[in-house]
Amino acid sequence: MLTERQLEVLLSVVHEFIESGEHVGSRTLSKRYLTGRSAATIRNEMADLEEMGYLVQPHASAGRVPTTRAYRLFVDTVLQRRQPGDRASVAWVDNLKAHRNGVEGALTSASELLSQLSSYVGMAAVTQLKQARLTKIDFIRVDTSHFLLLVILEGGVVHHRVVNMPCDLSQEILEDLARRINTLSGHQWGEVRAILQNYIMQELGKYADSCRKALCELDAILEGERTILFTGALSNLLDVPDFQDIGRFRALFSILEQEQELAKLIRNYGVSDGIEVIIGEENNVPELDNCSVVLSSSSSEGQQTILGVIGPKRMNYEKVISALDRVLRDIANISEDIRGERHDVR
Amino acid sequence: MLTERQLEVLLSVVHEFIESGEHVGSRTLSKRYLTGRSAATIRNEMADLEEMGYLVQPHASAGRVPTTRAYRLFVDTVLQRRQPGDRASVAWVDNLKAHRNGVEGALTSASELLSQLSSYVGMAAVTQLKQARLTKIDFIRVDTSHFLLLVILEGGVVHHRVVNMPCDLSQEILEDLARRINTLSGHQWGEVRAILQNYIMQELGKYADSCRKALCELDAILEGERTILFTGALSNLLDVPDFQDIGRFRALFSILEQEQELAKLIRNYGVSDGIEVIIGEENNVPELDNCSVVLSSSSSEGQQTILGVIGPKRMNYEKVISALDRVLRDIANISEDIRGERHDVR
DNA sequence: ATTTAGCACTCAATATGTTCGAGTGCTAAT
DNA sequence: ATTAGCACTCGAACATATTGAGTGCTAAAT
Repeated sequence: MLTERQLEVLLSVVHEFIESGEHVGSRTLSKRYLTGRSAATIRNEMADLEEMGYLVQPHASAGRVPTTRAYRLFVDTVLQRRQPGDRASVAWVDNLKAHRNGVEGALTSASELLSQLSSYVGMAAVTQLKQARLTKIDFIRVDTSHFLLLVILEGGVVHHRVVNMPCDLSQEILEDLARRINTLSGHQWGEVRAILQNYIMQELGKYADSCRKALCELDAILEGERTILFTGALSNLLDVPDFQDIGRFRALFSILEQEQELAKLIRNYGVSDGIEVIIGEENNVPELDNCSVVLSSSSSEGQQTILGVIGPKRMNYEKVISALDRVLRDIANISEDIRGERHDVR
Repeated sequence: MLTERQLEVLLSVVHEFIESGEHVGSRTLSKRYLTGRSAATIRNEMADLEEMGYLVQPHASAGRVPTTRAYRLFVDTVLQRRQPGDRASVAWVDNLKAHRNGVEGALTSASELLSQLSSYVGMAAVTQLKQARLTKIDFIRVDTSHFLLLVILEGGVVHHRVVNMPCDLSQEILEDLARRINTLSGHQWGEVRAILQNYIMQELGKYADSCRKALCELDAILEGERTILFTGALSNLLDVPDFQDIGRFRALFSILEQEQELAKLIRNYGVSDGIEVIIGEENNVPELDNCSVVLSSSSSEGQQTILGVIGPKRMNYEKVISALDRVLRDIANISEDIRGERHDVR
């Protein structure tokens, strides 16, 4: 559909626009990209590309600016050209569990590293799926009417919550309960729950009500599609020219501040295995029209994990993609790091 | 030192400037505040106030703007006029422990409420002092060479960290260790630590090294003046006219993003009992010259807790102070709420 | 001895006009 | 098919009024 040369012109426009942020004119292209052809020739090509919906003019006597469609083509080209060797192993999520600071620690540093390498905003999320395996549950009395509910999942993810306990269960009963549950360590929450419910019905007659309440809280922790998000270095955004305009900055910021919105966005896309790029309006969140999101996800039994970068639509896609590749590779190598670490006593 | 009328003029300037953000001229004051006096009279007073360092002119033919000194006077006046009944009970920190979501939950909602009421940024912090009392410690194996260190302090504050464990301690030893420590529940960390060290030396000969390492991690968690900070609703700042200028916003934002800086600032001031206001340069952090901080702190045995609001120097001090008063009062009433809650089964 | 009206003066903010140059589309020559 | 040339467009940048809110000072009024 596009001739060889049209493609070349188009990619050049995108490239130049990403670098300079200014609309690109035919002369610039003729001098810097397609040195063989004159400005007039390129002008004709650009007019055609505009007709096809790849370019637009901000005003009549201005150069061209790429549309989302153009970015799409550009990004797909970049993704195709990517070294196959760069492709990280598919299920990197399992490796995370081996990280010295647990899944949470690993994701925090991953998001920080992503921010640093990309100079935009790195993010990392874990979605706790229903099949998460239990490591340990504990109930700890805080005062006469409250206790702390503590759940540790495989991989070292810790959830805790204080719950109100209307009736007085003795500490012994709590301990007994915890002990029973913990014999089921390593099983999925679904199984544990069933057994637990049985036990409550049969043996805890008069405490059944309060136990059921606690069970609900547990469900809330585990069944809820609870997504933990880490976003790093928001201040990076203040250096991005596109966000010097306070209005645009606010739009992005308001989304980043309410995790739920972000989580919703991410959840829709975290399906495929490689690297996925969502450009501008493609994300269906009006506030993020000027933004692009680069994502990579992986899932294993209990959890789905997502790493990504969010930045302006006019972002340096090559840089971001290679940053993500790099982090994925690092994660793939974690198990080796750990082996090395044993010799390194601090 | 100031005549009655000078004071009136000065407070009017501050009031008007806080409202409008524009430099205030004599005519405005004559019409809106001191209707009895003419503009010329007020002009003379203002000239005097400028000489005394309470007002400045941004440029020769402009109205006056209050200096930090003027704000100080204004704020002190507001604080004095405050209803004595508004003054919350001094040691509200103890009440926090009774909150249904534990200290952390309480502080999160407090900071959110503060943000909402003040329309600036609310914050809440706990400083873990060395005398914190222990509720429970646990060690949980994550994989062959790592375990999760879990510390629960009085009041339901939970700390956890994954540590690398070079040698293989059996789960039994870990459990035994935890059991021993937990008999000391309710004691201060200092005491626990001493006993623990003794035990390690005497009974755990061959594992001493790895245990000592774990002990260090525990120290890091507990001894470090670890301050947990919660800041709410940063996006509020984007509505504040003073921060429409991206430079000013960035200055504040960079501080808020690195908790340590903020913690340092807070720590210096969290001594007195009532409400304290730090205006502009008084905070000694150059980035925050355009900002003011309103703080209230309370401490009890193990922890010091601080609530506050940070916003522009030109903030609505009355509003912020009453917001803080309101939240303090709410906290004072928590124990009653809890009593009420028992009837409310969800 | 205050207070106030009046006047000349200052200066940021706003509006208005001018120039400049990068960029386009079109046409005619290559 | 390509390109040089030309007229035209329009934003950005700069220069130049215009406006108005505000001051300080002085002299008259209270």
